[in-house]
Amino acid sequence: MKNIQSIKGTKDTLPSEIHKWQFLEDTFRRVSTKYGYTELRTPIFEDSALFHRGIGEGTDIVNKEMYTFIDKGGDSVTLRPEQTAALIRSVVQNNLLQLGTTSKFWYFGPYFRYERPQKGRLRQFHQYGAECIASPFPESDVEVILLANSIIREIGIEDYKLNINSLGSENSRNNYRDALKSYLIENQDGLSEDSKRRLDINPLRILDSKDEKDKLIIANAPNIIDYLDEESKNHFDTVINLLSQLNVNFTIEPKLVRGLDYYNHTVFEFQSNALGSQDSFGGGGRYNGLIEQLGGKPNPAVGFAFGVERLIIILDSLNKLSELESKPDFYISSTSEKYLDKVYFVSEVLRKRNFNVQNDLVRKSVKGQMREANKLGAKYAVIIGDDEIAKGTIILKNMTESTQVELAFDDIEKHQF
RNA sequence: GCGUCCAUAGUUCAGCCGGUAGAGCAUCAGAUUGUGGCUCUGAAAGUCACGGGUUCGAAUCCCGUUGGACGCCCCA
Repeated sequence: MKNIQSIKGTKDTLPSEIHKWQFLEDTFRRVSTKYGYTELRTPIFEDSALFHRGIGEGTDIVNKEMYTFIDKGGDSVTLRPEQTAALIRSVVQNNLLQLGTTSKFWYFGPYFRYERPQKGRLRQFHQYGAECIASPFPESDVEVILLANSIIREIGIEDYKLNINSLGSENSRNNYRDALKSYLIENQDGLSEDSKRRLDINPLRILDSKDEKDKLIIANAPNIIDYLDEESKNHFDTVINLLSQLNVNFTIEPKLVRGLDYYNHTVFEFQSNALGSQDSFGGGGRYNGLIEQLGGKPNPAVGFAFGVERLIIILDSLNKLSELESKPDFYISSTSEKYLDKVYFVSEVLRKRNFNVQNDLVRKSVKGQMREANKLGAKYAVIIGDDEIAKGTIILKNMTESTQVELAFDDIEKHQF
């Protein structure tokens, strides 16, 4: 008989790991708030058409990675593979955009992509991200990058790289794609099989290829920066000038393209060498056309997302987050189950005074209870036995100093520990 | 979707050329009977991932399935 186990590519977050998640989630909320972003949560699943329209038919996410089901009503629904499209859907549907100002949101949650698991890649994974909607100006690109950077620093990651590039307006992006494509077609004999296939589907992606043969050809490929039109160039220049003035470290990486169809103008990516093959732990960019594409009024926007599992891999490699053990303040023990009422009375009194209190639930001997108190790291053990009951007292044992005193039962409510 | 390696007690692993399982740590219990940490003694714990095959006999060989690790594709 087959044992039931968790679905391939999914993971339990165990008590020994949970402190990392709680720390990250706290940081996400705190730092996002400092930048004036508010949290928005959308359902885990959506109309499949949302992602087809929003992410793009040419992407692998839509083509082979979506968890899509037909529900009992015959509708096609999909577990969200990313947040941006769904967030925009919500913003449009709920009329959250105010005329003449930006709307800024952050999110955190699980996402789903049907892929072969490997380092830093799961079928259910988590992202934190932020979206700044309704400013076409480069300073909003910068703000979003500052927010991302600030989160990275606050969680304690210092060794990483920020790569940045511009795809330009739709127009200049198309011009560049044509130029690149004809260059690659001229040289296609030297390209890898994968890249030959990519020529038609998404030639920009060839720039990212890890294949050595491809790299040789790519080295002499046309540079996207040369194809930016005037406005795109100004936008990009302002972004990088501002970042420089603010002492943000970055590298202009003309070969950086992002996989999602909706990006234009600024794109960026955060890299760490703690990650193995999937070395990017976050990425984002501007998507000026998406909102209109999803049925809203035309509105520019820029955003980014982090892969939270990847952040945790980096933090683990730094050994930064040791477990914050929640040790009990008290362990209340007794010599007999006759005194259970006293044990729980004392426990509840102490809990009302805001102490963490634990008890023996398997009726161990006093020695066993003391062992457990020690193992749990309790500061104090309380012992209630025949003698104490007779005298109306308890024994208060200080576990770190190995000293003990006798306390009147009534003192528990007011004794200064 | 493709490739390589892997799957034995709670855990980390040993078990080489086939003869029905072992260690460290962890757990639990004792060490002149109401008290922890050290030490000592003992105990419990595995249908050797699942299914099939070869064999007198398989954890050990073969096939399949499931899952894991890493890589390709792609992405966070």
